[in-house]
Amino acid sequence: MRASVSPDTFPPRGHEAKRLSIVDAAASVFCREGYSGANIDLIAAEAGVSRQTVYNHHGDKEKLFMAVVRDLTERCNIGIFATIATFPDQPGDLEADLIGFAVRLNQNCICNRDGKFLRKLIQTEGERYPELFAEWREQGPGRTWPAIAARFARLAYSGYLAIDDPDVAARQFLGLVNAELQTTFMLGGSPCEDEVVQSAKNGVRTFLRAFGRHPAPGGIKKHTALANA
Amino acid sequence: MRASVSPDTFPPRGHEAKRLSIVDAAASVFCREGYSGANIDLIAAEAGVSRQTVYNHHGDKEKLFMAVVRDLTERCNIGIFATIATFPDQPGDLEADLIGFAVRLNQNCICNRDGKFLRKLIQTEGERYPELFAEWREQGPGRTWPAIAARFARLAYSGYLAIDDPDVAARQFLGLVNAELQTTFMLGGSPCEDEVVQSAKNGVRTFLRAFGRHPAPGGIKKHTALANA
DNA sequence: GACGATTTGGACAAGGGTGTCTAAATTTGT
DNA sequence: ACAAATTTAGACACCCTTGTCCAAATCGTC
Repeated sequence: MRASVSPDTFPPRGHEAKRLSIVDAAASVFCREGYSGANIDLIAAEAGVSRQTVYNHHGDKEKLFMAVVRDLTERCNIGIFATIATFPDQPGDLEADLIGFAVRLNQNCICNRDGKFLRKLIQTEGERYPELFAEWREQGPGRTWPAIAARFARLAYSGYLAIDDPDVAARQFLGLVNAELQTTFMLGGSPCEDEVVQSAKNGVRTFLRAFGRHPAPGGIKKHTALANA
Repeated sequence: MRASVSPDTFPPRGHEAKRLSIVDAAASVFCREGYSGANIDLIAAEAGVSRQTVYNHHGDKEKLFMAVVRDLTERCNIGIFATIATFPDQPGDLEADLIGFAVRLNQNCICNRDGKFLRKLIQTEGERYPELFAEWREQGPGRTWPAIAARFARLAYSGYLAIDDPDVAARQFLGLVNAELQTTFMLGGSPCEDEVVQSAKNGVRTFLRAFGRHPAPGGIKKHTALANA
């Protein structure tokens, strides 16, 4: 009973499904083979469509590539913001909560299929499409970093952390919890869950050694920060 | 008076010079265009030789690529070990010395021409040549990380730092001092000196907040660590 | 200056990729 | 079931790239 047409697109359903499967296959092939090495026939085969259909939908190898990057950026942003929403603003166990946040960010945004592909595409073809990747920089890091920094600022304002500059702290947090995954990232691989958890644990411990408030053994005394608003 | 022949190579001099200029040009083109997009004619032109000379020296596009990666790995390793030798084992001002070390490592090894090229090649083609990049992993990170960790261990043993695991600390140190350069690295760019210095300063400050020994205002009391040996 | 080795530039075959076109088959909405 | 739109498979022209071959020019050494 899903017969109702979508709001503004004439070709209703199977059309969009094919478009998606083409973009997915293209992402995979562009990452594996590089832009020049990617072969439209192979993309079509991997998407389960004919070559002509690829051209019907995207017109051009370059336009297809653009569509891939835009799709991946958008999908990754959605995942990142969903994960940022789980940031521990009123933590029970700050250390455990920060570790959980770091692990979720890695597993759901950085190491998943979309994140891996987007990262590789940026590394590989970033220099060849300055405008496209300037757009990515604005839409991606330009929006997500401040959002994460704002959460750390709130945590500091509530008395859980001693932070000078929330932007610096946010970048250092990510640098720390990913410190042990760099080599794997370099080679385009995905670290296993154990590695992600271990790196997050070590990173958060160091982060809290630097910025933690060392509460009294009994527990953290809540500040009355919201009384000002 | 440099007329004496080299020990075991028959073609004496101009030969090797051409070999080098080919590898250099190839590194540049492979990075800019990717393996598939790299064009032997372009490499030859950029190296100032004819295409046939490229084939005479390296036989094959793939062999040429291998030679490029091996050359870059070797050159980068030399630079990294030279820089590790400047690690502050008996620091005067620990913070300033660590900042200087981080800046040197970035400027001379990671952000210079060879480092940038090697990084990009690994990111771009790492998955396609598993054995070659396994070799890189052993010869590169496999040798340099322990060397850096050993220096931190020594610093800890001498009482300058409070470190649990030197390997973790070494990775976190690099993660911290590069925390603000990640986006630039992603896009294959080289950060300017100011950015490198700023990131190093912020990173080292956090590192010392986590691991520093907070010496008395007058100065650090030296341990008698060597008496045990 | 002469000799051998290297380099050069140009031509060449073989292969592969992009993008277009067409007519037939299939899917979709009514 | 019908009509319109979409998809398909195949053929095609065009261009680019790799790697080889060869004769002429150049280089380095004696």
